[in-house]
Parts: sequence; C-alpha cells; structure tokens
Amino acid sequence: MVNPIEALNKIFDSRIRLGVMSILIVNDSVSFNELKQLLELTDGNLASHLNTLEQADYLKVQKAFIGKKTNTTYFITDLGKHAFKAHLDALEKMIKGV
Amino acid sequence: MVNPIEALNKIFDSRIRLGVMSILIVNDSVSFNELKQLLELTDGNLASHLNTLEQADYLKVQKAFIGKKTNTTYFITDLGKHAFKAHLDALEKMIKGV
DNA sequence: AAAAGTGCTTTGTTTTTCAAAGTTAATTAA
DNA sequence: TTAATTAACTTTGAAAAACAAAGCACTTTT
Repeated sequence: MVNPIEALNKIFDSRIRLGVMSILIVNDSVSFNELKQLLELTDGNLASHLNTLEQADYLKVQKAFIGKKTNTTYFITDLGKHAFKAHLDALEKMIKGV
Repeated sequence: MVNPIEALNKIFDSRIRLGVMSILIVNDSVSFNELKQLLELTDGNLASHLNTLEQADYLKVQKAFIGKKTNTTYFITDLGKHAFKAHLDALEKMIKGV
C-alpha cells in the first residue's frame, strides 16, 4: 500500500482555503467582501489565505472600479480547478481505502 | 447562505490526522508501527498527532505484550467515527454548494 | 556484548494562523 | 468641509501547530 496522504495537497489543509476554493469553483467570480462575509473572517486573515492561494496560482485577482469605488474580485484558475479536484479525488480514494 | 466552513472539524485540518482516521475507520485496529510505516512519519510526529486524536476521544489505545514485546494498538471510538463522518458530510455539502 | 526495534517524551526550531492595528484612497453624512 | 465609513489590504506580533531529532526504558536479535 502506498502512503495514502501524499496525494493530498498541503495547501488544502486549511478549512478556510478549502472554503474559498469551494466557493470559487461554483461561482466564477466572488468579491473580497463577499468572501469575507460568507466565511466570517477578518480582513487580514482572509487576505493572507487568498495570498497563499494566489501564490500557488490557484486563483487570480482583478481589481476594478465600480464607479470610482474599488472592487477586488477573485477567480479560480485552471490550475486551481485541477488542483482542487485532484485533492478531492485523493481524499475520496483515501477514505475508500484504495 | 450559512458559513460553509463552520461545520468542518478543525481537528481534521491535518492531512496526517485525516490519514490516521481513514485507516482506522476501515481497519478496526492498527499498531503504532503500521501507522508509522503507512504514513511515513517520524515517531514523534505520529505520536503527537495520535495524542491529539486521543485527547479528542476519537481513538483509544491498547497496550499489550506480544510475547514479551510491547505492542501499542489504536482503535477508533464511536465518537471518532461520528466526528469523521460528520466532517466528510460537511465537506461534501460544502463542495456541492448546499 | 553490541545493535536494533518499540513506543513513546522532551526539546527546540520552523511554520502557520490569526487578530488587531495601521494605511491609502474613495464615499457618504452632518 | 470635516468627520465617519467602506474597501482592501499590509504590517506586526503573539499564539498555536508541526515537525525532526534526540533521549529513554525495555526488549529482542545477532
């Protein structure tokens, strides 16, 4: 038997990052503020997790003005989608004892 | 919509603890050494994660002698089974966007 | 007698998490 | 026009967690 945990993605150890990804995989764009409210996080905490995901190229950011008000929107990347799905597959396999 | 991550169990943030639980949920008893080999961990690291799970009453330990050689065996508790299943359910719900 | 295995505990470093405060720039309220 | 508020961070610092390595008591194997 192979080590069952090595296919799990370390980046998705975090509940928060899992939450972000599961939101972004179904909604193709979500604002900073929406994420903050959905996940009930402080600005700094959310920003740092988003940063971790961005560093990994799992999501990308778009800063825009709505009128003259800034709006920051997050999108999942293809890499992010694949990584997330691979993680879920690995989880499933692990649980099923394959 | 409710915060999707609050139903996730913080104890299962760790890949290692997830791995231990998924092994113990299908094998009703596993030795320290088997876990160590399956998960490719150092003694100290494994022991501390097992300790976290034990503190939570998610698993119990049985120390026995096989001949005169010590053997430490781990079992999942009912509480552990339920907590693990609840976590997996919460994960599934989160991913499906319920 | 020396080496190696079991199952830890202890120690200490590195990494991660998080809240709180500070920041820049715009917006609305008084 | 000044004050308060919102957005989206960054910085700081503290606490918690992860982890490897070493130590330990005991036993078996060589």
